[in-house]
Amino acid sequence: MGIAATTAEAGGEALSERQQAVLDAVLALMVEQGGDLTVSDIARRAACSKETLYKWFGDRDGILTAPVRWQASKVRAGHYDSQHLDASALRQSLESFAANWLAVISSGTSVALNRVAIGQAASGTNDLGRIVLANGRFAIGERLKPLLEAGRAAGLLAFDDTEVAFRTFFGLVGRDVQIRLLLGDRLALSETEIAADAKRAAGQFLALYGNRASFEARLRLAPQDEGGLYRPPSS
Amino acid sequence: MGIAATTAEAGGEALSERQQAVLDAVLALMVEQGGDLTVSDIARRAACSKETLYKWFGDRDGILTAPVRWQASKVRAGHYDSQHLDASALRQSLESFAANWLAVISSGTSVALNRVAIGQAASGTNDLGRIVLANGRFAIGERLKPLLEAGRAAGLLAFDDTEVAFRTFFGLVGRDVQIRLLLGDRLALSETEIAADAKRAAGQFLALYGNRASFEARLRLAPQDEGGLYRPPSS
DNA sequence: TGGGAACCGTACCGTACGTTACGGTTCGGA
DNA sequence: TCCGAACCGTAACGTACGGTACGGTTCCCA
Repeated sequence: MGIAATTAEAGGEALSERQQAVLDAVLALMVEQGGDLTVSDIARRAACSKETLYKWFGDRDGILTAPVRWQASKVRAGHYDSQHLDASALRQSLESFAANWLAVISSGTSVALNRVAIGQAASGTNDLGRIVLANGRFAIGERLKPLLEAGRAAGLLAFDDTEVAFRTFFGLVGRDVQIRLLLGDRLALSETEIAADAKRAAGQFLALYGNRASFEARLRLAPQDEGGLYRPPSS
Repeated sequence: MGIAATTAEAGGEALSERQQAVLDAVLALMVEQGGDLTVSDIARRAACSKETLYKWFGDRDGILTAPVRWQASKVRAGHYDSQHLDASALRQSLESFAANWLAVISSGTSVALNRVAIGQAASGTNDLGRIVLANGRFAIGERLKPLLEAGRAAGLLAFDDTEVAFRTFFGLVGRDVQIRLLLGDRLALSETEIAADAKRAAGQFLALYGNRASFEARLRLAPQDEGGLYRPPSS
């Protein structure tokens, strides 16, 4: 930090092709080796000189934080359209959100980036923590809330506080996944597991916030494949 | 790690009074200054010599991990008795679990300890990650599951997989609290906020896993103070 | 009162690593 | 063809910090 960088990441303008390749190398190194990177390691891996690294990113902190900022800038995804929203489309969108989010937080790059940000948050001066939060937790919140409110407007959901509803959804989706991965627990989420988890989370969310009519319909159906819904004791 | 420590933390025997005081100092330093501690810092703060620190804990890694192990060893709490379990007692126990867990993860020491463990998990050799997980996430799981199963045995809860049910509870309680704190978000949870969150989480969990009779009773009541339950549109 | 163990505070050593400097190469434009 | 900018690889510098050594003080016990 400190001294302003010369070229990149200062105003947040576009990075050159080469610079992006370097950041990719840094990221790959973070993923496979952890946070204790030496600048020489990075230079060797990226096949560029240390002088260039310092010229581009200022100092070691800049070199390590650049990939975080860069990845964060790529998170932006398309908003979901809230037209023609019926119960099925709502459920589908919720599942899609959940699956997407699970895929993100369980990816190696996300884990590595969050570790770097947490390490930096520990060392007094924050920045990365705010950036990661803004582009993770809060970004998905701002993207999901319109869907929730559209669902409410369509009479499919019922809640007072959108923030509370979103945080519940967040908890139902993420559960213990992120903290376990951050702490080094092996936890390989396959494509199908993510899909199943997303389905369960969406179902539980709808059970909590769906309107009574649709919920009672689901009660009568008593589906077997979604956790958390009551079914009559089989005994 | 590496070379076995001489006195403390080797077999996990009791630490002397003085040693505990030193670990308290390390912990306090972690909380207020973050993870980038020098051994000299610690020695100055703990008012002891570096020589003693190395003698007791082996090397820098031992010095930093000792307080984590020590705190972890203190987490053990009494099991909840599952006798005389009715709906009210179950709800009370769930709320108690939730409030306790929220208080733990939002405490400064927990945040600092988790940051240290995450930083160490990033640097190849794990250990702390496993310890923190074993004494946090998994310990509470093992303590809560008997309660859940007792509730099921009493006909108050319905679920197939205890693990799935627990993870749902975990998600409903923690939501985004831990990751936000780890990333440096200011998020002061007051006593009353924790109590309210615990109540909401327990209510949502019971709405998902409670049996139909009690759930329908709560539907008719349409309580105002618990998030996530449907109430008829006031319009 | 003497002796030894434990420990504090400080000084010291060696090294790893952040940062800078420099010679050599590539490449695009006049 | 020449020039300069950008960059690579390597070497050099300075320092911070992990780890050790040592003299001085306290305290326990014979």
